[in-house]
Amino acid sequence: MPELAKAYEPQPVESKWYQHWLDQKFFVADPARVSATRPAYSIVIPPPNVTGVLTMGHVLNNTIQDILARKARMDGKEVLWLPGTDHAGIATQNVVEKTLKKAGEIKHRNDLGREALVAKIWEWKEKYGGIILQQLRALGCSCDWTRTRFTMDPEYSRCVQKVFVDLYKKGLIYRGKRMVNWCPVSLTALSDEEVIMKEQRGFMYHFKVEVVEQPGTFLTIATTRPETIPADTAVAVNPKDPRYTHLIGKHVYRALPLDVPKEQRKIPIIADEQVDFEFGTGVLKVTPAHDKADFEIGQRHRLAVIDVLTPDGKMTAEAGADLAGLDRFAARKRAAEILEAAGALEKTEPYTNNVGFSERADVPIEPRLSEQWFLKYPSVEASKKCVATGQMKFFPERWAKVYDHWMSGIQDWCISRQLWWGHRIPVWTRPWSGRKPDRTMEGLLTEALQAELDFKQAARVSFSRQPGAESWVRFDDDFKICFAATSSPAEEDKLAQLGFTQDPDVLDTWFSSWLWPFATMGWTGDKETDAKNPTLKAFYPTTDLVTGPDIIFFWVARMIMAGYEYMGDLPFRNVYFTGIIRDKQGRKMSKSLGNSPDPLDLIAKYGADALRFGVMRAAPLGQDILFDEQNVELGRNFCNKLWNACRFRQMQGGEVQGEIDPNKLRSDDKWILLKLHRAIQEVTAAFAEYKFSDATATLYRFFWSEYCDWYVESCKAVLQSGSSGTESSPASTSGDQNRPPSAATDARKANVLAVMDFVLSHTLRLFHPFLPFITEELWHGMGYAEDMPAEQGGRSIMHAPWPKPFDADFRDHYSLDDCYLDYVDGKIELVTLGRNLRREMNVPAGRKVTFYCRPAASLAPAEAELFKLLLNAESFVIDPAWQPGKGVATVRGRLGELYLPLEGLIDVAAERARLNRELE
RNA sequence: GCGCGGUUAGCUCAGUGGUAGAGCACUACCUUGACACGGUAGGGGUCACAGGUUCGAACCCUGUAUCGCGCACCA
Repeated sequence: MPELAKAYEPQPVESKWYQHWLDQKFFVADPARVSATRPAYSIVIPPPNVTGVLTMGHVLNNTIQDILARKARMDGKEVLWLPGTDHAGIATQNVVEKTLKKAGEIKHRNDLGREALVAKIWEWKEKYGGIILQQLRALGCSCDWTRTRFTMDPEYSRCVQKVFVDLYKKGLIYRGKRMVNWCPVSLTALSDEEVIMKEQRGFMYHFKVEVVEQPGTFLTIATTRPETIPADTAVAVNPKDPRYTHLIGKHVYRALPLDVPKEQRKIPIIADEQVDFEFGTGVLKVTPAHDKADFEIGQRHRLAVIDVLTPDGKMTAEAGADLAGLDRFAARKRAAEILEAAGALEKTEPYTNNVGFSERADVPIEPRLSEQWFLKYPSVEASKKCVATGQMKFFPERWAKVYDHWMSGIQDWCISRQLWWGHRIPVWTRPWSGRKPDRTMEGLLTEALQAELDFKQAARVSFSRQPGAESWVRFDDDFKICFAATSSPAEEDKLAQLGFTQDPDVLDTWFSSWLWPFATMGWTGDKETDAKNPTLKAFYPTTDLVTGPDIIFFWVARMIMAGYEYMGDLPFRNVYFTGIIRDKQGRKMSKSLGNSPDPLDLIAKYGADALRFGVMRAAPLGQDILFDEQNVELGRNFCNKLWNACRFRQMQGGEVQGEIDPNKLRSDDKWILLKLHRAIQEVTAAFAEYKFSDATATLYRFFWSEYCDWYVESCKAVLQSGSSGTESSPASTSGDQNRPPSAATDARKANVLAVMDFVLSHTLRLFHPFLPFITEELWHGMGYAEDMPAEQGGRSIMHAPWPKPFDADFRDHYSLDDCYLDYVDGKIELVTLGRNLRREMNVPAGRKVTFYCRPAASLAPAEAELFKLLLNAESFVIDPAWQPGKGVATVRGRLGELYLPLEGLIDVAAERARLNRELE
């Protein structure tokens, strides 16, 4: 066994063991090994964005997953931790477009065109898309890399298409002209979840309009968006508002644009319950084209829709010559100026309101009427129920309420995106004659496919209701367009030949990630095939999901629904929501703020174990984490402590993992075994509740305060007593104890070493999920691996059994009675009191002194040696009859009174003066 | 507006009915044969506020303040 270095150096150790684990295929999950005695444990990684690099958030998230996976392996489970990446539609396309623009390769994506740009993104993905997974290896993550998936893998894309076609068939996916959230920068529709409300300081503009039927009568309207006035098609008041009831049904002249004749600007005054008469002036301008609520009012009153904004947020010609071409924000100012010049602007006051921003592009979104694909969510009830009833558990539990609330008010999901990078919508369209097709399958097919396909193939393409059908045909309301949805590449070709063209849009990136728990396991959608899939059979549903609460709607809720819809079962049993990592000032860590340390730098500086430990120690369940590099330093220091404690044991030599002789156990030995027992109980309980910071705190306390600070020190009294054993002056130790013969001393030492090995080998295992590298190194370095059966995974600590609390037989055998806890605590107290006494009396630390002790009945005389050592005393006399004379400092503990004669130790006069001063 | 979370030592946080805890920072001493990435001792808290329940409250209840987050069509 090579001797351990004085300080722990993580870098060579970490790379060595990670490679070893990979070589040994320790991370590879084998469904064939799953059995009644070897249950499955599975977890799918929240796939990071391919453009991503490792952030502190990833460190937190993936460390937790690794801890869970490693603990499960030690519990004897067959573990699958499935890794992969997400194509992340908008984000990735943005990044690559920007990169290309920066490099001067393009000015606009149209310069390349769709195919070429997508090819570029693929190139980029191949080159950089794996970086983040590589970085997870540095963190020690024990993912089954042989199963790495990407949301745009061919098989995965097939899953996405199949699900789309299936939902289309079920009538849950439909196309419609609706108000959507439009991003004027990314030029795409967004889902409601991709819109972030932000408080914005702006102005409330009050302007007046003249009532047509009553010249000279004006209505004042308050708005934050005067630039949309040209798109107003009505003015609305509350029918119960007495101020305005008499005007309902009359008209006003719209204030803008001025270059349109007044008569053409006549719009009705309508009554609508939705108008809040407490707000503003109680008069609402109705702009159906540019406001979601107004659109609904417009629908109710059959108002015209005038669109005055281009997709990129500029004013159209319809906004009038004054505004046309202006950006929407410039137009806002300009519109106010025009109103003012016309004498219509009554006042402008500062106003703060909430504005929806595009999550990615960080600009205000525009409500915009457009044709999009929508999904009516499937399996909503089952998904709600499984959380409400506790079948699926959320940690912390409070997120269940948030989930339930969202599920209760769930809105259809806009799933189409006007982007190029992603899964293209598998719907093909072709103009249709306008004639309603025959009800019969045959009639439809004949026309649809123009005899290019024979009947059998055609049957599959269209109305076929037999299982395995991969396509579905529909028509728009007036039969002008025929839609064919297909997930079959062969049929795509045929459709193309028949003059069908594919929908240009791609799917929301979450429309692929919501299938992650089963699509990554080789799901095909074919019941028979899937029933035979060993991976799905063994590992679905997964056990735990670890993710941030910020994607509870984006991802978690949707995965639950997809799980029920396509697997008939929940996708995971437990969901652990991490906190958000913030910096010291409490700000969210972000690239733009530059306040996020690079985890790889931290790993290089302190080691991956230190980073893991530091983060876990600072991350209580359910709270945000204020991260500070000091946490990692603490982790590093702890690793070093662990290292040196093992080194101390190693330096004592002797047989490794010897038998513990129950008859030779000292109180301190029993004490540390009891403390270990308690630590195992606490850590195991903490794991059951996912309280990892509690687990680390317990282990930290146990190892540092209990094992190192007391137990190891107590052992020195045995280990340093003379086996080389010649001189020594028993005279100084009191009582009946004679120095035992050398053979007995050696036996006592061996027993202490055996206890140390026992405790250390348990400790290393308890720490392994948190500190995988150093524990593996020490496991082998200390020789503990050699006690493992060879067939157990190459004797890695990864497969060492997770410690269990000691059973009653074990405790009986070693007489581990709780009274030893009290007894040793009494000794600790006495030592502390003694040291305190020295300090208070200003006895120099190096000065050898003599302590006298009048013991309580329970204090064993043999303890004198221990006290002597720990109090750095020349001698420690235990004497029940000792009477203190003058000049003796006294202190009382549970196990007796302690006396320190000061004669000759200190300057009595000076000390008396000091004490008098303190008394005053 | 509704909902959720926080408010405990200088800082970051544990602590769900029984004598206030940890890490860091601070003070003093110590380079003693595991470790200065260390050891020993120490200072430091009306547990946001106000009521209530209880023999007893940081903890349970009610309300207030304050910070943060989420949801919501208030122009």
